[in-house]
Amino acid sequence: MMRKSIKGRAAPEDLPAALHRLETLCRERGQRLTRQRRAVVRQLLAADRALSAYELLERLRPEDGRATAASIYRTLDFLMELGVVHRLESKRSFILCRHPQAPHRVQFLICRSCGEVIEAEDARLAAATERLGDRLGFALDQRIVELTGLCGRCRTREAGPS
Amino acid sequence: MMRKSIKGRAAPEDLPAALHRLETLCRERGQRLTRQRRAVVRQLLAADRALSAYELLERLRPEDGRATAASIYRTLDFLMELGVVHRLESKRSFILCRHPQAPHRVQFLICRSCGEVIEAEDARLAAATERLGDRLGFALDQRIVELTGLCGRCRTREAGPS
DNA sequence: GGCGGAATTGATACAAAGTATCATCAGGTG
DNA sequence: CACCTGATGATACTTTGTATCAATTCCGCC
Repeated sequence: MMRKSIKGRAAPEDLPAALHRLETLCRERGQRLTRQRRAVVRQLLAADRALSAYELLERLRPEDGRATAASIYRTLDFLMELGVVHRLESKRSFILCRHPQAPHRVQFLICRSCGEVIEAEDARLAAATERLGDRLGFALDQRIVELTGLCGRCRTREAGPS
Repeated sequence: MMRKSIKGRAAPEDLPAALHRLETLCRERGQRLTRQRRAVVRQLLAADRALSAYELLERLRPEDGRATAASIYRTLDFLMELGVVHRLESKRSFILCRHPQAPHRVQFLICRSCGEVIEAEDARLAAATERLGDRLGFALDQRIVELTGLCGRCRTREAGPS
């Protein structure tokens, strides 16, 4: 039992769960659930890493030879609006949200060696960003926190060669 | 006396100070101080806002008709390495560093209405990012914090029209 | 002040990322 | 199952960023 999630952090949703969430959100907001929206979620889940819009496009080609960059970007915009997809600004790429449950203030940790992306939800860090916004009189509507470095595994691997 | 810096936040350096800093840093590191490097610093200071690489290129044209995108990007990379220029990932643009004194963990607040960019240096927020990195086993080498919203002035302006 | 040579820039071409426009198609309501 | 609005397709284009190699320039040294 429980073969996934070896890593100790949030287990990825499986495909039915992800699609069901998408469907629910679309209904709630009276938005259409289209073939392409489902396909993008499916591919991002299958990739299990951040993909650029054009990488995503390539992966959609086998099942939908007529997809174009323009529509991929529209679909990604839509999914980001729903909160189902996040954009990694520093990598110009997109990743499936790992905290499906609620609205959230997330932070990303990105390993520059293996490319792993961890989506964190650190309350203290989130609170600190809000305070800073307040202090400087800003009404924030977007908080980008992307921390890049070496993940634990890559760190030991890079240190370790004899 | 003291006519600049009406805004109550860090006064921008003047041009001689900025160029002098650039010169010092180049000497210290045995790097060349070139015409283009000076010109980029001068234009970013004059703009007093974030510029895209191509905006910068246009502004360099009058004084250097042969500058190209490639060399602008190389120069910007160099200046970022020195810590003299920062890149705003979420705006794909570049801005002069406002905290010349030392190595730093900065955060940006960006007004989506007027485009103003404030470079903050909030110790608590910085500490929270470090803790998060530690907690997840990351050796961080880059911290991107970009908070977007409405600045105080734009907020009152947008609220206020009769 | 001029020389030498590595570092920087110039020129060119190209790749990658993202957007605008308008015609066509399809999701979901009745 | 027809309708019609919102989504996608097709196409062309803009913006952003990089690779390569030749020409130039900075700067330590004499």
